[in-house]
Amino acid sequence: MINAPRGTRDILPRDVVEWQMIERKIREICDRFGFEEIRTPIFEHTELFQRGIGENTDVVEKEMYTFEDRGGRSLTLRPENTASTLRAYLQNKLFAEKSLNKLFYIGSMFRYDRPQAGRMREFHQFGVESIGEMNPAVDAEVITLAWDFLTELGLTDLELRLNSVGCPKCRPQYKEVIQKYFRDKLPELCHDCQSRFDKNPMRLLDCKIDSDKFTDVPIITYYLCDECRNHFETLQKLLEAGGIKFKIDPKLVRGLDYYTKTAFEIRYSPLGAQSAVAGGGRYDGLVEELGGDSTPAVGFATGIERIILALEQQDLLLEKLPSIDCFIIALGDLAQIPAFKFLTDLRRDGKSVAMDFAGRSMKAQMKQASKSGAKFAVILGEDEIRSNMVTFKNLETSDQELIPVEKILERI
RNA sequence: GCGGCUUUGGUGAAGUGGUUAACACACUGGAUUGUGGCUCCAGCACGCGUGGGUUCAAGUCCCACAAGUCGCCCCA
Repeated sequence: MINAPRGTRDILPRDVVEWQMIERKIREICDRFGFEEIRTPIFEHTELFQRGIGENTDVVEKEMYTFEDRGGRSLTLRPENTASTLRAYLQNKLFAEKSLNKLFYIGSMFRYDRPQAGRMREFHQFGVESIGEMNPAVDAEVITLAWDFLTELGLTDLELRLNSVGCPKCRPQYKEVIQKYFRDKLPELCHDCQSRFDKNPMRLLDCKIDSDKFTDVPIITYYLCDECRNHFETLQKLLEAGGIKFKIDPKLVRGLDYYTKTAFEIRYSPLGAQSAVAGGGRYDGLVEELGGDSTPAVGFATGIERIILALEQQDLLLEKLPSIDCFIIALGDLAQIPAFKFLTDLRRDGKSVAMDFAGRSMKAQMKQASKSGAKFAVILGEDEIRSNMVTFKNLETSDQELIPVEKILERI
């Protein structure tokens, strides 16, 4: 027996309705918001992610599925889709067609992590990238899309957390402030925090172990440059105008290097450790980092598995409804071929028709017809064949009558 | 990558180291041979995550591995 690799999962017919429902909602809301779908390769040159996500992030350092292909290239299964989307944007010169490109994607991502509910090695994200505009209205549009998407699926008890992580102009000063604050407290910090102190001091803020010990940590909001501060304040006004409630969280620091200014996260806390259902922000330096002209951009991604967990918890998932118009019951060997002909003809006429191929008893086939949800049964046995008629039965009322074969279609 | 817990059929599960692994649901077949429900009857784990070990005897004890799950980490 070979099982699916650890951290992967089959999406079975009984579950697939949920996925289809979510995908339908994604396409519908993206259409309303003016976002267009883009599909990028599942794997890319490893370098794309190293440069895009950041060399010393956890994702790049220890979570990537990297392999060498037969031509000696180092390739990586995409751990997220922002870098790929921007790569495609640059490679295909989408910037030449319009100044603002609004793109969305749905697909598998891969990270080598220890699996848990809501954290798979192959997982699915829906995400959005809005490339080419620095106006905070674009941030607000993207956040609103994320929020409306989740709430229109029916989810409640969501929490939007918002922060600004500054930009290359103001962040260095803030980092110094942080380092100054923590320098003499270094011995009290956890191992991770000590190693992050030099590399990425802002990450000290959202450390779960240490964050409660220090309540007077200097807050980035006070150290933002004028541009970042204005951007942040305008964004808040825009979200308020759109009726979206948020909570400012100065400790929200995202783990991917590319974020600037806006950072946000939507949480559904009953999911425990995997409560982040959506996350994103602005990354004004990333296009340039990937070799393009300096271009501002904002985006987010949501984890579809986590959304499904949340929907399950709130009992919002649909039952799979059978949609069978008619069930054909063939009795005896003689009936098999004409029955198959009816089956095929009716299907070609656009009807959803089923029949049993196991040669079972009438009783068994009736049971099957009943369970299938079909409204009508067409019974074809030796008597019917002799008279070139079929027994047409309404499974809801149990009425049945003998009708000529050519009348079947008009009765269904 | 670290720590805790869990692992019996399609499903939910019972099972003080000792005869043929309970029960329920689901599924399949049947109840005078062409009709759905109910009821009744029958069938349905050669094996208890995998591999070792202890023992006269292991689903029950020990070890290792695997998978799942919770927390950490990370993130969506």
